[in-house]
Amino acid sequence: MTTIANIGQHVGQSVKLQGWLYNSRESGKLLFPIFRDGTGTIQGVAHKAGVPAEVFDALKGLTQESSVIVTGKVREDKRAHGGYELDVETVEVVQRVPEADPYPITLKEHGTDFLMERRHLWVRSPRQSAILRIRAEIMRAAAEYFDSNGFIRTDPPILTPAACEGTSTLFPVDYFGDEAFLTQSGQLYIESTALALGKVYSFGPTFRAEKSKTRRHLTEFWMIEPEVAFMDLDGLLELAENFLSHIVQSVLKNRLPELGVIGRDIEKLKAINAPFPRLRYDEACEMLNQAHKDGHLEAPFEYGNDFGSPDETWLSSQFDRPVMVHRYPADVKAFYMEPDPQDPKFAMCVDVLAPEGYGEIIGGSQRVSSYELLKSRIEHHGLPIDAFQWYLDLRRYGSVPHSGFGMGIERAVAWICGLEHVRETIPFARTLNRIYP
RNA sequence: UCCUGAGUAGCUCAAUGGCAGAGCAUUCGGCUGUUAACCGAAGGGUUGUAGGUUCGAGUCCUACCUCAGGAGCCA
Repeated sequence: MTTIANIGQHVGQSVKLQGWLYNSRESGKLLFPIFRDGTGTIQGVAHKAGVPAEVFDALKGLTQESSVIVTGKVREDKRAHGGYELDVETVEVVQRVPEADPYPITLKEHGTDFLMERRHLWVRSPRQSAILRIRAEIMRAAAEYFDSNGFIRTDPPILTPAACEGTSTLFPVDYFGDEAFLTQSGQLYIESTALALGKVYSFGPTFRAEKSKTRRHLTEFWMIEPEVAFMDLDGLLELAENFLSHIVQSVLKNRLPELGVIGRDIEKLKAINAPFPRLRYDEACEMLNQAHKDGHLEAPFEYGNDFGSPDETWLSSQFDRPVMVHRYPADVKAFYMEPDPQDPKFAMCVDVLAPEGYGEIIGGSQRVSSYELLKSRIEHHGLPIDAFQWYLDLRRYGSVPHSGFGMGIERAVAWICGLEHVRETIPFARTLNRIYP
């Protein structure tokens, strides 16, 4: 059995392919069935005079997405899209899609709702398949970066007893009569394993019941989070830029055909190499104020606030590679972030904003290492201190400076693929109004 | 939760308050190099739901439902 992806190694030979009928064009006694097998598509050719009658009859009028096993001779042909054609010799129809109930997704345009209701079929389309292949490469390269740099993968629980951050909305579940929640971040847990193993990362799904309905939000998304003992914010910035560079360059190296299928501008990705530009929060504020004066932003930016979505979009569109904005005001950031020793009004944190207006894909920080400070922060934020005793233990017993970040896989995929919406970056997106299929 | 927009054939969309339309898909016929093939024909409709205004509503008004985009929040 051969695959369409490596059909070029079989020019002049007869090969066997198993797959589906993607589309079919007919011109009298000449048939052009296009097959797909999950690795690509190839056009077949069948002359009525050149194939047995039963082969011609099986292909003539064959319905879209019928499953088939075909044999044929591979031929180079400049007229064909992939450069190769298959002169069909035999065909076995595994299952014929009935005319009375044709495959619903045609090659013409469809609306979002229609496609999302049929996501289980939509993933067959070349564009969606290409995106999922790139997603897989991003996940592989991300894990590879950490695995080959001394990190140990330690995945946190998905069922948790309490809010990790207390801010976002959580999905509650019944845990044998107790209330538990689906995790919204593994960070607190991997701080624990980082102090056990030194350099760790986690990789898994996270859940946020935010009623957000934008092109950047899913209620269930995948996050990869490194956490490193004895690492400060500067070390974290270096880690983030090297990590992202490795991922983008791996995609360019291993998924170039797929980037072509989805029409991604390759030049923009080639520019993604460390080091990345760095901006203090203050400097970013000045840029935003200037942008407002110049009429690029509607709302004036109020110093001291966190950036809004339009702010991030504008900032990130000013650079040809991800920009790392660091040292935000501590008041607008999470309780576990270490204050800047130079000026405790600022937090030792970083947001990495992807270029081309994609906004935040990474958020990270150096963590509070002082027991007393962390305890007062938890109390100040009105969080249940009992639920955080285990977390405070990390500061009781051999506390060290440590840092980590989280990257949302779907946002990274959306950026690297140049997509309009994150719903296409995951096989089955979970959004505010959709949990089917 | 709030703001904005859209619901008409299986799909994508038209239709000044006055006969419900096209392309694609499906069916039938034609075509020996098609590239979302093309050409001819046929079938296909409770215009999201419930009220209201009007001689007359897909179109105007009210409520609701569904979807989409955005804000806040976030990765």
